Amino acid sequence: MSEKESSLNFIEEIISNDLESKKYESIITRFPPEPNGYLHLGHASSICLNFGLTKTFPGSTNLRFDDTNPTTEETEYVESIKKDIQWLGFEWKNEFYASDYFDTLYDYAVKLIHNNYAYVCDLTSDEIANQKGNHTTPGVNSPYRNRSIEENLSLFEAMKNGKFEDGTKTLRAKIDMSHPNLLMRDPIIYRIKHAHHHRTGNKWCIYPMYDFAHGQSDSIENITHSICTMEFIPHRELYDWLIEKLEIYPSKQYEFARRNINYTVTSKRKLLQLVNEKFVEGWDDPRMPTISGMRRRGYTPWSIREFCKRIGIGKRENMVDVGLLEFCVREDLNKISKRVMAVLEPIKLTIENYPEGQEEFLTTENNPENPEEGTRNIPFSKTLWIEREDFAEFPEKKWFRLALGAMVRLKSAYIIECTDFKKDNDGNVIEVIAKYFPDSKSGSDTSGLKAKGVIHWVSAAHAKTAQINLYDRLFRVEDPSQEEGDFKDFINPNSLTVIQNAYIEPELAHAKIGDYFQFLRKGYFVLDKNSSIDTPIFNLTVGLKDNWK
RNA sequence: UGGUCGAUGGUGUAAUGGUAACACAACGGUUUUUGGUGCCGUUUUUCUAGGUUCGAGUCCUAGUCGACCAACCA
Repeated sequence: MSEKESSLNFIEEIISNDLESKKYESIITRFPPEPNGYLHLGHASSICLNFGLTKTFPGSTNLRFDDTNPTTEETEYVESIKKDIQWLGFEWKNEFYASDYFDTLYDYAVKLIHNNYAYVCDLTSDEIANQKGNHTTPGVNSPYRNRSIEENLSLFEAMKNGKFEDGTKTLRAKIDMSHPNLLMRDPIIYRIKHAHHHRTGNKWCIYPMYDFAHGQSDSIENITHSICTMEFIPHRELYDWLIEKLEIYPSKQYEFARRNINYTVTSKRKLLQLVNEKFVEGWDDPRMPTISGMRRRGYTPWSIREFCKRIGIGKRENMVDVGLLEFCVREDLNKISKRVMAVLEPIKLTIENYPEGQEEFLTTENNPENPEEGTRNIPFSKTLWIEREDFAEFPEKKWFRLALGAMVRLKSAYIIECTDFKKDNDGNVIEVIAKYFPDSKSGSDTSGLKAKGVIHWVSAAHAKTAQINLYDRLFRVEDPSQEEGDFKDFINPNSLTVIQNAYIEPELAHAKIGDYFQFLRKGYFVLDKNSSIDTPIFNLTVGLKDNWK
């Protein structure tokens, strides 16, 4: 409720005014994806906006698939879109399809023809383009523009009945070929496509264009506020014109700026290329900015909603820092993730004064941010794995970790002091030797010793192995589509680093998909769907902030 | 080189003619058995030029810069 104090974005402002002035008693919005790709971060903004609006204000939101182009649309996409919206935490009032309205839309077209607002045109695609004119010169009328209403009616019906080949005829709105808005120069509203549609099958061989489907679908559903991105601004004039001539419910279109996020691309066309050309594993590759990719990467629904909330809604060009997204997911994961220990790049640590063959179980907290999550016991023994980078042969100043003669605490265990280390013939450190202080045990420390650093570890005899996928940004430049040449030339070659033999504490053998973990001092990780019983695979969601390096 | 929409710290968003603010980032301090988290603090803002007004980020005019618009895509 304190949310109400925060200021409204410009769309909420409009709605708030519409409600106050009693223009509407409640509102209806819609999220209108085309099922020709997976949902991405850009869609998340639109989803949060459209569904969020009807949480803030009285009303409801429909899910409507804009499926008017049978050649690019598939049910696989429909299913993924529904799953992603639900996973994000939203519920639609009705599930609709533009294709549900094909009969109505056909009748609308007939009505337009009846009233002399549309005609069948025999011009080819090229000819129409040539006669359209451009920004500075007006277009010229099609020679078919003055066909009689009767002829148009029978021709349009013949189009519907499959009497013509693809591309040989179109239905065009009769507006004004010298209109300053190019979209108003007799736009095509129906085209012939002998193609199988994912829902209507082979019933139709003519399909309405976007401009003759979207606004009409809005109207049919009594959408009060039809929200889209700014590239549709020029369409609004046509949107209003068609609704007026058709004399149907006057839905209104409002536009906001699409969000751009640095070091990635959010364009279905480009994402499809990455998938088809195998630059990534698929639509749900954890490097993809798709909802499914982010889910697999370990992002939480809350973090994505929070991100959308924080970047807000605007009308200007923008480039949002991906760092904010990472902040949002850390904020959530810090609260909910279970702390565990895993050693990614191991080096052996031998505790010389710990009895050979002895083991003990030490208590450690599951989540210091939430004591209610309790504790668990972890095995400890003479030989441990620790992180290679936690030992320095030549420590820099302010080095808190292990080095010859230095003391550190093994997390939830004992304080140790490094007494020696071994190298192989190539000069690589292969083992660290330390002594431990038995009275420094975590929770009952009477040693009086102080260790500046704390490091994580796993007991060698008890550890399991795992594969770790370390992810980095997909592109090496902030705005790949702004660069000269192919955006794919700017893919980060190190966007994925695979570690085959990491050591994880035994607890992690029970990890399930959907569990969120913090690998202590490293980052947040989730189990990947390609894991097997023998080799669990963990994906890095995002690293912990690191003030050291 | 026509039309449309925009321009507030490094980034995103507020301020609805009346003290330019919030968040992220950056930097410093503090706490800490995660160099994490938390807490405290610091740096950095109204595109330009005119005008209206007691008062302009906000209104007006002109300019500059940016985005979008000539698919039988959505």
